[in-house]
Amino acid sequence: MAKFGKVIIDIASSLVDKVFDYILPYDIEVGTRVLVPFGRQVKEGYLVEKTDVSDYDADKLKQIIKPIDDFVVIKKDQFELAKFLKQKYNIGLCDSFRLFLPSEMRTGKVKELVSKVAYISDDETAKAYMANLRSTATKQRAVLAYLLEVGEDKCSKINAQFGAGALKKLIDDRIVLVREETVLRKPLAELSAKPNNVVLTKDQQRVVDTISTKTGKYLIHGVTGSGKTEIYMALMKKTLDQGKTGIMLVPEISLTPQVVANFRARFGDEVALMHSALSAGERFDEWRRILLGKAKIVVGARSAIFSPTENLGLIVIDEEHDGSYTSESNPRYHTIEVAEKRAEICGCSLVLGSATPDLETYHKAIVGEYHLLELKERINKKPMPPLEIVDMCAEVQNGNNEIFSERLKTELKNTLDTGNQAMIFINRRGYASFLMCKDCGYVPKCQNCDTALVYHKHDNALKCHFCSARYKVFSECPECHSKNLKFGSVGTQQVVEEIEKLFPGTKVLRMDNDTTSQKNGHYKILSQFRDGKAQVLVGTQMIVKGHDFPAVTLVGIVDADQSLYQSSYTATERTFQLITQVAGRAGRADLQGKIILQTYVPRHYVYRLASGYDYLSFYKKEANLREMTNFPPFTKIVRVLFSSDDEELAKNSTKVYYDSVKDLSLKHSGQFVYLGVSKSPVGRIQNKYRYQVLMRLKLEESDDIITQLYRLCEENKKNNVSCFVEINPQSLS
DNA sequence: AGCACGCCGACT
DNA sequence: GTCGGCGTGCTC
Repeated sequence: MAKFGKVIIDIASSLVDKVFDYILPYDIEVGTRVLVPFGRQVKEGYLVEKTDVSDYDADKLKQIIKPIDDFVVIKKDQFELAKFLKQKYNIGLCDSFRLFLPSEMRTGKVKELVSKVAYISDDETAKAYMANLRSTATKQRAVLAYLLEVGEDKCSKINAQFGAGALKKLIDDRIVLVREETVLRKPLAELSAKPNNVVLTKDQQRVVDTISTKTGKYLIHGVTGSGKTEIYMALMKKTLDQGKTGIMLVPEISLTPQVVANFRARFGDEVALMHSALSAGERFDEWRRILLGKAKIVVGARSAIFSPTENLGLIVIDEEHDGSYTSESNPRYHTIEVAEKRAEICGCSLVLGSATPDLETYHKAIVGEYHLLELKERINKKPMPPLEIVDMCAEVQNGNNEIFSERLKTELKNTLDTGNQAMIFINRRGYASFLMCKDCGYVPKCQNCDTALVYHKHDNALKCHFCSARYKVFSECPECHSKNLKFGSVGTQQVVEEIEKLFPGTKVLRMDNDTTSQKNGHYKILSQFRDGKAQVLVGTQMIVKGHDFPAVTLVGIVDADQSLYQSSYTATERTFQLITQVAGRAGRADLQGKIILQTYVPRHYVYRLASGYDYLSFYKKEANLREMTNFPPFTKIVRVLFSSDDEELAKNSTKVYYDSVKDLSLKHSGQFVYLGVSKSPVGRIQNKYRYQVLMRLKLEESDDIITQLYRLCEENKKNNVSCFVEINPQSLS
């Protein structure tokens, strides 16, 4: 037996991000969480290695107190991945390890759910006991009779049925015994589609065959409705048949319950669900099922890439272009990057799928890093629904200042008259984006952040979407006291009202961040709509994800330009993706669908190409543009943000950092395409002042330079200033 | 991360 | 004279 154990202490600080040697009291498996004395305290840690020698002073060595769990939490391949995460995202090993555990394990609050089951000790004694019962003891008699009949049942159920007293007496008298059973909670149990043994089309079969012939990285580019889910399931089936496990990532489970339902139907209890909306207990139990090998397929959101699967055989990422695959909070990992590494470590295939692949991914496919597989036809052989572009400038010229164009109004009326359903997509939540004084141009701002407030009609308040602060609505301008206030651009609430005004009696559902905050909120709204409880669904981004609504024949995009105006290099790409995804919602079944897109720039190439569903041309045009202007995927953008409640401190730290990066750029001549320093576009959030250094790097030495940029951050570390590095940021706020 | 040690201001 | 501020440094 090895003498010493190397332990990573579970403290998130770079100062203690190293191994500490301990004496092993007895053999403990590598990868187990352990309790260790640390300084004058007791801390949790991870046993990462066992050795027979230690470089540390023998007389200063302490002993591991005990293992925390009776199972390994960090398996070998996960440890490899953790080391990769550490160097790629500049985080500590313990930060990486934390990604692999359900958070409730560290807080120690969640335990396995035990359910008490009552059963009869001995039928004969029970019968005798029953016979001797007083005639008034009807409840006890009923319980006994019931148990004699069914054998056993959950105590909670018996208590609910017969009242709590009877069972307790029987248990006290040892006539009925109780046994504890651990039950693993099963989330979304109600989601079960009928198992349908679909025969794959030739196209689908071709893709499945190609992927299963050779381990590698694949990109399936398939138009919406080309049946990608069936392909994933077929591939997973093959993986299971080989005795291996699989991870299936979807953008957000709550938005794609159908994928889950399909997997559940096909694979039953072998599927585990992993996403943030699970309750702590549910998540822990699912995690345990994966760890124990009881669940072999994990369906989940981005963090499911860290699942403790044994013998991983396949990773699938559906809708790979989706923004939710990049983590917005620390550690800011890119799920696809992580998946690529995990697939490499496990020697398994990685399959990405999308109707509108991320430009970066498609580029990788073009240069041969991924095998590209195309699905050009929809399952039902139907062409994509016609997409009509409405010029809103012309509408305004014709005197229509309303939200809906005449065209959209007419189509909406037709749809409602024929009893079909419509979806109206709008890219903003709240009633209207902001309140503005028509006379002096005053716009209310958040006191803690440099952002305009958003008006929410429902609770009649102005809200900051950056820090969630609420403010009272005013009826006169605080600056010039004018009562001439107006709302800025349109939000979901206003669209709903407009429809109700235009078509009285129409039932309209709204789906956005405000209406989906409770548990399963998405699911509730979507199923109401699906069940025909409303004719129109108005919503933001979240209505566009892979959902089948057979009765939807009209999709209206109210203000398509919204996403175009975001100051990000991906704005055009996002717009194209959005339109294509939204359009895919119309006419999925037998009914012919139609899309009306309203814009003020009808001649923009993104609309021309999106209306023809011409991804390839869009890719070529956009990729060309990015190459000419030195943007990703031909360069890497790095943004280093400093924030502090002391503005001068933030400003100075940024300046110091900028100067050292400047030195670095001289050493790597020609590698910096751009280097600049400025106040962040949103200069203050939650009273922290924000300054940033922005740069664009050529690809050749970018990995090396980024490592050095991280190093410079560590070196310049100061109190009261926080600093974080972001690669290819999606937004610069 | 915590918890100690250590060196300077306003109090019984 | 001492109690306590939080700056710096270490934890196998």
